[in-house]
Amino acid sequence: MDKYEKVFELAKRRGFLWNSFELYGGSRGFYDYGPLGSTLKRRIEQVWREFYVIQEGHMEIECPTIGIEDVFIASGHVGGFSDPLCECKKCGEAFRADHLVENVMNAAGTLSAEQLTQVIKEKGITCPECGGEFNDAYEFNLMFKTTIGPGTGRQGYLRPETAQGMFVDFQRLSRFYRDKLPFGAVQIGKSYRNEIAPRQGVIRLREFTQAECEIFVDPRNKKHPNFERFAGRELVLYSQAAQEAGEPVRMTVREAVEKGVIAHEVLGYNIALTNEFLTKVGIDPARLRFRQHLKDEMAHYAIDCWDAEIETDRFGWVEIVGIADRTDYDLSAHARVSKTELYVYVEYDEPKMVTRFTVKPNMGKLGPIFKGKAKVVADALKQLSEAELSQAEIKVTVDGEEVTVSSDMVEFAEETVKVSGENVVPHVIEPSYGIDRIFYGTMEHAFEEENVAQKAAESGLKGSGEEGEEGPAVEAGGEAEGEAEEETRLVMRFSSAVAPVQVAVLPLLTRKELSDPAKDIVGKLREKNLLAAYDDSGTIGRRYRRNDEIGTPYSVTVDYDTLEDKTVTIRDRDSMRQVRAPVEGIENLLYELIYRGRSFESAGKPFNF
RNA sequence: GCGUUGAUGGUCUAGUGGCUAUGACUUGGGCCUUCCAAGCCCAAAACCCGGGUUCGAAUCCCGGUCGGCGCACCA
Repeated sequence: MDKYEKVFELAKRRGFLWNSFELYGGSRGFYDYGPLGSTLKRRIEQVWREFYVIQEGHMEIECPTIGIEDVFIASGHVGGFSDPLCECKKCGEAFRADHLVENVMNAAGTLSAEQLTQVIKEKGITCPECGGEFNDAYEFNLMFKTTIGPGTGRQGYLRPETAQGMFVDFQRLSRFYRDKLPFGAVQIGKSYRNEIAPRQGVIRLREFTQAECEIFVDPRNKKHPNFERFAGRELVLYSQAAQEAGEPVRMTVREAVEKGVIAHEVLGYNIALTNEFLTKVGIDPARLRFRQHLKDEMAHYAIDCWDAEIETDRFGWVEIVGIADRTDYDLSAHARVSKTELYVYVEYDEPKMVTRFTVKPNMGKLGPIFKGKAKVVADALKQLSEAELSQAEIKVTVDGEEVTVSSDMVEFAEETVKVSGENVVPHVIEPSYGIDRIFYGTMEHAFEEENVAQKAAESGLKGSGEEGEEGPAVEAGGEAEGEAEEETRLVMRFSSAVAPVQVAVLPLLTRKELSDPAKDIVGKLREKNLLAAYDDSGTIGRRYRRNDEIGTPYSVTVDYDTLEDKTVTIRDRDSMRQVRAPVEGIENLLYELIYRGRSFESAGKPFNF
């Protein structure tokens, strides 16, 4: 069993992830998040909101998951989000039709399926596997189609990314931010891609969750006002150069930007922010790197693009976040298709005096003479140079025919005007997170199997049989010798920022005198908004293991001493150490342990170490 | 989408053309005055779906679905 299998077995058994529609045999590429899974996922998303919405100030919006066709024509998904496929008649193997044709001609990628079919026929291209003939090529679009409204309705698509919502709402957003760059907006939600062959569990889904942020910046100023916050932070960068060398490099953000490894400060800042976020939700920094897209891999309009990648046991390095400078590509595309200019007016620090040549056709005179054509004549006049306009008889060509305009019908002059700003199409910096992959990453990186006896010795637990210890060691080692060595425990070392259960409250025995005070404690924790679970089933040791498996960071145990002196024990998941602390104020103590980074040892008197 | 391989309680697994289908762990109820899996009593729980062969199919055959792997795909 490899780690993926172990993680998935646990995820299934403990209510993190289930195959969707299992009752009916299931369907590929869809997963349900069970009770603990959806809690963990939601908490990851909540941390993301803390980063992007609260700290960075990029407000969240929510757009429909169904989009109308125009949106995806503009985004390029209708035309480009598909692959031409072609199957062998003999062996059934499917190939990318454009790849087959690449060897015999240039620019194969621009051909339609029909053209590709023709080329394949003409050139007699056969199956590389078996030499068989090919069927006609066809486009496989990765978007789910649907119809909006009854009857033939209107063509709609399930969105393949959340980003378009922020672009389409650009004007509204700009107004909301009082037309001042930079500003950003985020969206967390479902996206859909009709993958040909979803695989690898939750790594490639047909319905998945994205958290995307679009930051609109002035193209002329990609410095970040808060750059110093992360400038000294060291990142593992697998740059283009590093990839050629085959070895990632460690570099501070400042150094990377100064050396031009990362294109500019805004990008550098956002890569560092991603690093911060991923670490916070429990991605192991030793299994995290930032890989720069290679030149041929990057979209043609992008200036620079970096993927956060995590190392997984079965799949190797997996992309979980993409951070790109997409320039003005998206806004310009939507401007073109919607025929609406999308820009922000940026005022200069100082108004500029600009000298320019202006042409003012006199419409009062042009109108009566040229009637309906007056407008095009005027427009043509505006294109002329000073020399051309200086003639007594000005000649312009309109609709292929030459017309003559007398000089009194147009005025022109070189004039100096005050310009206080200009229209700018912002560039977009886009951090795009695949939440499901991050979810799996936190599970795999949190997953650990450890030898209990060894761990107990390390933590100095009483009776753990550690060498050099006196009396008790002998006593405890006696009964379980040898076999106890084999005992392993499964621990999910979730960061307490995301653990789906934060505190377990356990009466030592299932007896009313213990369970009543335990239930009171659960109530107090819940009032403090902590996710607390009550569990009285099975022996205490079994319950500790159960909570280790679901990654509960702290367990509170009520015993008979509680009834005497009003104290309980708090157990730390990772070290298995326990301290004794008063019931009074226990909710505040746990809150500090979980959210304020209070050290466990300071929480009470050592109990078992 | 092609090929290959698999599918038995919640999980992992044994198994054979034949009566009420293993086992372990888990789970639930109870016992237990004391802190790290396997204590005691009791209980619940499974042959992926459809068709065929057969007196009889969980077992053999075909198809489907789902999972693993390889190829292809992954804006």
